[in-house]
Order: sequence, then structure tokens, then C-alpha cells
Amino acid sequence: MQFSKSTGNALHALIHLAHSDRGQHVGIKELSSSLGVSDSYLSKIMSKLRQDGIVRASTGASGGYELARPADRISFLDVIQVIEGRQQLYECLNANAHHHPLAEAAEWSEEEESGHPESKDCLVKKVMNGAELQMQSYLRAHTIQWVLDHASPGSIRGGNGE
Amino acid sequence: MQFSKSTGNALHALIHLAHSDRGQHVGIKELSSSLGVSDSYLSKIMSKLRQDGIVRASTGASGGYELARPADRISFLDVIQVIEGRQQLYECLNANAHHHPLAEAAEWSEEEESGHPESKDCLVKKVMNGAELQMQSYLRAHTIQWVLDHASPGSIRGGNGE
DNA sequence: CCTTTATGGATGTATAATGTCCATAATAAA
DNA sequence: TTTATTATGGACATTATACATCCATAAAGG
Repeated sequence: MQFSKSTGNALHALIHLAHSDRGQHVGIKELSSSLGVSDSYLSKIMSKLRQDGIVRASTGASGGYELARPADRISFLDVIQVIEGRQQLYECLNANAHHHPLAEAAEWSEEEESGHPESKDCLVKKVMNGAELQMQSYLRAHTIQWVLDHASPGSIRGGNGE
Repeated sequence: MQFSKSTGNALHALIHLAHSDRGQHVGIKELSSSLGVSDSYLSKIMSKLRQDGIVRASTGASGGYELARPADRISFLDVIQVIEGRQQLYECLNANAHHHPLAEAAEWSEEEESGHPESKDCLVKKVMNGAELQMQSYLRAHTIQWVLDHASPGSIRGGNGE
């Protein structure tokens, strides 16, 4: 289980955009050469980010990409969910058909009396989902802007750094 | 990014063992039919768990598997690391060769003055690792015994439930 | 000895991730 | 309006990984 390389490249591309963000557009060639990947490959990633409203794209000369909203409103979780998909980290195996009875969650258990739909989930899934939520809350709290704020001062300058 | 089905099956198999755990051995056939998977497939999983000291195995008639230690000392994290491997959720892409300078962590930053080796990691990796640690601490705190303790009372009985 | 059981190698298949190429559309600049 | 520039999306090829099975072997109990 690992994050895909595409997710890493998406994050680095967004950091690049956030750095250049003066309402300017950055072309795929600048982005891809900066990351050391092919432009045909990176353009797939950027296209996903655009479909999800993370970036805007414009065609034509002096076109390219820009962030669709401020960098402090683009979280790591946003980016990961676009690239990796929104499926949960763990899904029950056989529609509960073959779980050991001990793994079945008690439907009356304390936290679940409010009638949440996950009451029927097996306890394995309950733990896995809890773990995922822990991770997601951390990823939601860290934004592209966070990276800029914590970058080494030597790296902060007007032009692009390559 | 998802946990493999093997991880889910490993967890369910261990829950089954924990339930039957009176120093008894449970054969691969009972386990695999309980989970609804083939025994040849599940035996690979059990073999990994044995190599990592999660379960013990014995051959011969009336042989089979048993937990190698109490269920409250087998965490979800233990099992996941055996089946999924111990690689980190995120690895830097190109040995730092192509990161945007802004993504480089400041080596002198506050939390890192103590000289931790991760000082050189890029900030993307730092966030991803932080997220992973959040998830791991949750998974470390939840054990096979936790599942038994939270199971519906109707499921708790002497024999196997299938 | 013979049955039962786990083990590990070899192998096959399915699915997903990675990466490239090309035709097309849209736009700004000349 | 033409032309150069740029993003887009389909099709495709290439791995890598997960999933799954079969079989020969070894170990232990009856």
C-alpha cells in the first residue's frame, strides 16, 4: 500500500504553481521539466486536477495552468483524493457474507445509537475506517500554503528556481 | 491506494484463531472455509504471519495454527505491516533531484534542531509521513482482542459460528 | 507406515499504475 | 484571419502488483 507517484507529482506541481502564482499561467513544459517527468504524463495529472477544480487551465499562446483557489485552501487531502480516488482504504471482503460472527459490530453499541449507517459494518472495517479518518484529518490540516510557509528561506525568491 | 484483500483476510483469520484460542490448533481448511477463500490462497497468508511470529503452526494430524501471543498483543498495525510490507506510504520521487526548491525542508527548522535524520526530507514527504504516523498510532492501539471485546454479545459462544 | 497438515516454488491471470503518441480543439498573438 | 501555442482526451503499450492455483516436499501424529 503506497501513494502513487502521480500523487507526489501532483503535489509538487501545485507547489510550483503556488510559487509562481501572480495570476500567471505556467505551461506544462515548465512544470514537467521542473519535475523531471514527460509532459504527456504530467498533462494527465493536471487534467484530473482541473476536472476537480483544483487548477484552472487556458489554451493558446501564453496559456497554461494556475491555482483555482488560494494555496491555503488546497489541502493535501484534496489532492490525494483527486489522484488516488475517493474509495475507502478498506472495504469489506464479501459483502459481510463470510465474516466470522465475532467480527460483526454490535448494532446497539454506545457510539452508534444515533443510528449511523456504519452500524452494520464489521469491526475490522470500523477500525480501518477509524485509522483512515485519523490520517485524513492530518492531511486536511496541511495545505500547499503550509509547504510554502515552511520552506527554507534560501529557496524563497522571485523567479522560478530551476 | 487501498489495503489489500489479503490484509483483511489475515485479520479475520486471526480473529477466528483468537476466538478458538484454548491452546487448540485450527486447520487451514476450517479457516479458509470460514472466510470463503481457497486454502491454497490463505495458506500463503498464514505462512507470512508465521514467519513474522504472529502465529505458530504445527504439522501433522490435529495440527494447524494458533496465536503466538495473546490477542491483546497483536495490533492491527502488526498484521498490516506483515502483509503489506513495511515500506512507507510515501517515498520521494527522484532522490530529491527534481523537487521544486520550495519543497525542500529547512534543515534548521525548529522541530528538527535535535538532528533527526529526516531533516533533509522534502516537505511533501514530511507531511505524508506525519499522516502515516497518525494512522499508525491508531492501528497500534487497536488489537485483535479489541475486536473480541466489542463484538455483539449474540456472537459470543463456545463453538465456531459457521 | 500412512494420513494429515503446513511449506514454498513455480506459474498463471487480472487489475492497476505508469508512460507514450497522436488527433483535436481552443485561444492568443501576429 | 492565419499561425503558433497550448491543453485535452482517446488509444495504446508497458510494467508492476495483487490475486489465485497447483504440486512436490517435509514434518508430525496415530
